[in-house]
Amino acid sequence: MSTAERPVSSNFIRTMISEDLESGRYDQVVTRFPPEPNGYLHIGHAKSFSLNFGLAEDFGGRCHLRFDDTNPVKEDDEFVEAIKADVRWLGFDWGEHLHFASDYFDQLYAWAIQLIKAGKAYVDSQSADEMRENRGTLTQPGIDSPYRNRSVEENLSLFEQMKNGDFPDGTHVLRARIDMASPNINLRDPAMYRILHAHHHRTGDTWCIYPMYDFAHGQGDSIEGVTHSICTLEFEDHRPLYEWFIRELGIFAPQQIEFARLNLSYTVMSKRKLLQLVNDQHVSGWDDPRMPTLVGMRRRGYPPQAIRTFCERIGVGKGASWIDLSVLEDCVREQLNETAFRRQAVLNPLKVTLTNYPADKVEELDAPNHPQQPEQGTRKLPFSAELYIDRADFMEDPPKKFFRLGPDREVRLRNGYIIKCDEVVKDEQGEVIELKCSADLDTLGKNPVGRKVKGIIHWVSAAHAQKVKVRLYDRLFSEENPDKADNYLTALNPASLQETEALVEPGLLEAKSGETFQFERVGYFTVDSSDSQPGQPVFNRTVTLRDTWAKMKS
RNA sequence: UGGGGCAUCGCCAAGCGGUAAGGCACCGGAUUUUGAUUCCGGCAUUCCCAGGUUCGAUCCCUGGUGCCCCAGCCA
Repeated sequence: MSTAERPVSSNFIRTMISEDLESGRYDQVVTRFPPEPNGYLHIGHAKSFSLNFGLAEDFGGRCHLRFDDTNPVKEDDEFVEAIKADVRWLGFDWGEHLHFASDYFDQLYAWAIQLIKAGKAYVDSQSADEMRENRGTLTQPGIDSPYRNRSVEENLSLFEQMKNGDFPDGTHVLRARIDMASPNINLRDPAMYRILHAHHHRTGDTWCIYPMYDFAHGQGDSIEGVTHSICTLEFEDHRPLYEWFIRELGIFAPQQIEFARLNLSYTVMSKRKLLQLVNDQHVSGWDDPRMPTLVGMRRRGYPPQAIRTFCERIGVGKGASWIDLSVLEDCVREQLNETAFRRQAVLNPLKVTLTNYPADKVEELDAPNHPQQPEQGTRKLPFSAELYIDRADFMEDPPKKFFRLGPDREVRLRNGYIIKCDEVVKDEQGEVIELKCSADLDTLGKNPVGRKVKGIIHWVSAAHAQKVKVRLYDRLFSEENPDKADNYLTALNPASLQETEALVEPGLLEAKSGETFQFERVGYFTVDSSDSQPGQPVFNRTVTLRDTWAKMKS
């Protein structure tokens, strides 16, 4: 897609970048997406990396993928690979620029020494508790550490001992020597390095001290020549620190820009909570189709283009925004409407017998794969005297605006004949179990003269229909903002997954994993990638169709 | 009565002193063998509030109000 055909709505980041280019502050645009490999990516991350890769593309620059792997106890290679796959799935390419903060550990260590020598960093030997107590509060300044004025030589040798593994975890920390009375808490001598005798997924046991985010992120950006370091709002308070390190080190200065993270209704986005949903088995895993993770959405059948459309549509700003889940679902429908082949499937079957159609006759009706795209061809639909329709398409005592089937009413069978309901058969409990209908055999592919039949319903031939497993997914939470509840788990939607069966047209048995179809008048369904067997597809409902009739009723 | 941010239609979001873009939602109407899709039309005399500057303010100034973030040896 070229910039010309994409309607690019302006935003404050674009404006800042343009100004930086015009002023000559930077002569190119380099951005980066910097996840920590400690979990799976979710839709919020997609907003971030769509922004970063999109900006780079629009300005003719590049976007790096950098893993901020500075905390070995939480990170794993499994996540590195999963994150790469997710970014690629959305169609973005970092080219040669796959980087890791851990690639810079040597450089970072050298820079730490440089700051010690300049009297800008010191080894503190207070406990974590003492440090917290002496940091002060939001309204009171902190107190200098008793170790704050150690000599450069002592700091140097202590720091080297830290690096050599002479101390256990938590005994010492390297701190930037800034200002314990700063109104910005991030500037009250922030930690630069901590002792962590932990195995790192890439550097192994080479290190037992690891840089903090604040001492690694900006420098990583600088090393890579990142011009615009785009992050979320909570890092706004870190920007002065980001700039302090860059300035003291005298290295290339990127511009940090913050934007508001995505909030989606009826879902939670925090990694901790998503992890708990998985661990406590409220969902089947990170890729459960109800999860807001990209792996979950992929399995749910959300097309990557829909997620990109969503990210563009919601825009980017600095005000905390809440996007309704329906916006995402509309992007999914929009995309799937274009690409999904149409099929017929009945979820709640009600038997229909055509009394004037030969009992042993079978017709092969032609049905388009996509009515708006005739070039997509047709498939054959077996038709016979015994059919199933959906129970919701029949009402014994229909209200005014109902134009489906009822006693003595006519309805069009999708891709087939017009039928009329002559008799309603009930069981002892009075429940409708069968409809006896007559077909107007002169209505295949044409409308009858003199009367209009407005209702159209879908169906399957009883003798030919195949039974498949179907999973109907709904929003994971029933509260708009689950975090508002005392415990977000109480907001879980008990009906978020409904497992059932459907009767589908025979061709659907050969559907391949990952393929998505529109079950006409029902919704979009995708073949589950994990639980389907050859010839035995399991269908996940990706999203329902818009239903103005349902809306009218309520 | 610490610091940093944000306030424009139901939800997002342009706008950068010259008289309120756009998208989604919504409401009409048309087409339709999916009550889907598509297509037309409608949808902020007003920009959190109150003052001020100006010929002119959503944009500048002053003072309020509301909301978000920060006290990890997490990122």
